[in-house]
Amino acid sequence: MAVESLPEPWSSVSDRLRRRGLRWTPQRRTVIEVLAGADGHVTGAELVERCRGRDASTIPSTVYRTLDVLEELGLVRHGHDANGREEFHVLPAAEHGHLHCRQCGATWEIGDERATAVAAALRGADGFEVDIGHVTLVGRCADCVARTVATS
Amino acid sequence: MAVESLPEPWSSVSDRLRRRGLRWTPQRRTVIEVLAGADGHVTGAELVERCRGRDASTIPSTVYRTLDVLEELGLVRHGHDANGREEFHVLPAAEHGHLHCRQCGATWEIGDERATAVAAALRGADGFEVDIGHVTLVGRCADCVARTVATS
DNA sequence: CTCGCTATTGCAACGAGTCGCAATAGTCAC
DNA sequence: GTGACTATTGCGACTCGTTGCAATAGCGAG
Ligand SMILES: [Mn+2]
Ligand SMILES: [Mn+2]
Ligand SMILES: [Zn+2]
Ligand SMILES: [Zn+2]
Repeated sequence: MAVESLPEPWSSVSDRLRRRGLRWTPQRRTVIEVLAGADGHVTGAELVERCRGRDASTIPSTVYRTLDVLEELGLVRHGHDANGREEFHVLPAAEHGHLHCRQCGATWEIGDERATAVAAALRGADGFEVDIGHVTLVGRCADCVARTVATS
Repeated sequence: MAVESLPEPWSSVSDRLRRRGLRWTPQRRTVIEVLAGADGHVTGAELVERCRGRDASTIPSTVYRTLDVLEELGLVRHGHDANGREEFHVLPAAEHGHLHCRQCGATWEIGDERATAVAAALRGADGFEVDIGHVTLVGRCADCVARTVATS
């Protein structure tokens, strides 16, 4: 699929790059095509793998560097999973965080009201504006907590 | 410094290990001595480096595996810094989280009431019990937020 | 179309961990 | 003390990224 025929904001990436004095290269085109076909979250390694599917000569460092510039353009945002590994949120997606239960291993998205409440709690006294989507919060889900209490 | 002369809980580690059918080895002794001399946070790499200072033949995988068993004993807890890299909290230290400002690069500890408020916000509807100390929350500090508003 | 500037690439080395496996060495029972 | 059982170690390979550097190749100007 040609980049020009992709939906916004992907189709205008080449122009946005050139306007900044940056360049439109075949390698970046590959990354864009892969991102346009991804939805929600993708890990860095997955992205590299998918790029290699389209172009076997894909080099990891080039992909990661491209992701860096796309993040500056606001087209993706990176975060970290429960183990600290990178994952990319493909935009425009609603801002959201993740919770992970270390006992049962489940990971799920945090609801919007919940995210707002957390942000408010952190803003509290010192005015810190948290980027709730950057990390995966770890803990135990209600079911696992209940199960443990019952057992002990 | 001999392990036996270290303060609790370090001096009893050998016994606690043996009671579980685990073993007391020179390599583990080295890690314990280093941990007893550390306070607050240490990254995994730092720990390996310090162990190498006492015993040049220290192997990284052995140190990391030792940290795993010490975490099971509750003597250390690992978390992740703003870049997802591991850091270890040496116990017994008060439970606490970290905030990091991506604009000015500062990192600081989160106050106790603040941590409680965040935990409450997350517990909210679905009963998730967050381990606030596991990750470093990223965002912008009040100063940087104010500075940006003024500029724009 | 050609040229020159410099952003970007490929590559190779490195950093932070993790994992499987064969050899080693604690521990406990006698 | 000796021996056996098996937890642990060392090692090498591998994953996920990051970085410096020299060669390549976009892009805008003429
Ligand atoms: Mn973790
Ligand atoms: Mn990050
Ligand atoms: Zn759970
Ligand atoms: Zn700041």
